[in-house]
Amino acid sequence: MGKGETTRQQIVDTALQRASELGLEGVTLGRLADELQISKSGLFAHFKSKEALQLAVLEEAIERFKERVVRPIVRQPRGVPRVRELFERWVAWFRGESGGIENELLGCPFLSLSSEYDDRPGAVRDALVRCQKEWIAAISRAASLAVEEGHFRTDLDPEQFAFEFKGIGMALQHSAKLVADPTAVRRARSAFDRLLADASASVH
Amino acid sequence: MGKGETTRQQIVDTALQRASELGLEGVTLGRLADELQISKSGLFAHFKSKEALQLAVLEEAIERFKERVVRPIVRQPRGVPRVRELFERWVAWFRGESGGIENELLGCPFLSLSSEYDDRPGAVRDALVRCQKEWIAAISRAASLAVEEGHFRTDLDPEQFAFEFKGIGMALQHSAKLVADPTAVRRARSAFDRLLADASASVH
DNA sequence: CACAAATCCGACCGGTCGTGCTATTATCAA
DNA sequence: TTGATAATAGCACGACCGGTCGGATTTGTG
Repeated sequence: MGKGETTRQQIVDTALQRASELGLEGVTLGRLADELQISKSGLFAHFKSKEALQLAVLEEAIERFKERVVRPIVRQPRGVPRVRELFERWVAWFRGESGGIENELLGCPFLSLSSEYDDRPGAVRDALVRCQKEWIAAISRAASLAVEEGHFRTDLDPEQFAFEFKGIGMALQHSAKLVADPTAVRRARSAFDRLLADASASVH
Repeated sequence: MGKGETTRQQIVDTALQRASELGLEGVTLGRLADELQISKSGLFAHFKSKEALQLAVLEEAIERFKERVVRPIVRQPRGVPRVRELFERWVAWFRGESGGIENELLGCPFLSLSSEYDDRPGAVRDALVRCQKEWIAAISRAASLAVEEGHFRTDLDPEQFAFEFKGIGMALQHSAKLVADPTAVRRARSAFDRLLADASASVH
């Protein structure tokens, strides 16, 4: 029962790549099949519908995201180091799977999908909303721990922190991908440092 | 020569509405014609191609944006008041043309288009990039004036300010439209206040 | 090797896409 | 009112869309 699973994985892999560029709706069964050098019907046989494929792609992206940016941060001590790690891993995530030798960013698929589905109801949107909520919850949690550790001021609102954290990443994607600003990553780090400084407990 | 121009304007108007929800690529000539109750070919006769229609829609959006958020700010005194006005008008712009009685946001079409075209080369993308550069330049300029007025610290980087300014708006769109967070606007204002406070010249 | 199950293919369906071409209707100056 | 012209409709096209189906091929297994 290995072959089918392998092909299915290849389909999802390639679809995820293309979806990062063209959006999930923009990925077409025919073109996807061509690229994989299999027939359209052969491809389709692995999914009950296009929406099922889209969901599979999204789940794959979620899994990779958790594996590459969310889960590893627990190796860092709670508080500022862990928050820093979360941010750095997020920035690294923008470079794509292979790390990306160039300093050009591929961007975060979830941010693209967020625009694509913010007005398009359906199962894909629901799954996306769910994972985005989890993501900001993860940021909040890290910030919350930083408060507990005494690194952040006690009156800090972790969700507000998460809001601004998210904004920096979105601005990064915008500057890097659309405007092609080479200083985007530096600007993002700089903004993050300011966010950290402002959140930090004042040292008397 | 009035009739044709009127129809053309209606087409662009409606197309802009739909494009805010479905993206520019998602707007289809057939559906657009149906909604306007004219024939597809009758609609098409007003534009040489679909791309020309897309460009016309984009130009229309740009014109409205300049009229509703960029140009009016000069009525405010230079410095912090003008920067504030720019932000508030931007937030108001998120509510759509008519002001939007509800506290739900319609979102900024340019942010949607930015994701849609950040990987799709062509004339539309070029025009979009141009206007987005102008937008961040406008923010930078306002910040720059605030430095000159002595409201902002002299070592402030106006482009860095614009970067973070932009990030707040993007986070706002994300929170409001996708996650449907009712506190999004409050969070955005709060983030903006923090940005302002940090940029302000220290009062001794 | 044999055979059943898993996998994949080619042909095809009804629709819709953007886009031309031609004919018809509406508009407006003379 | 007429006639030139602008505006719109009708229709057809090739391409591609998501999706179906029956049969061919490959695969793992005994």
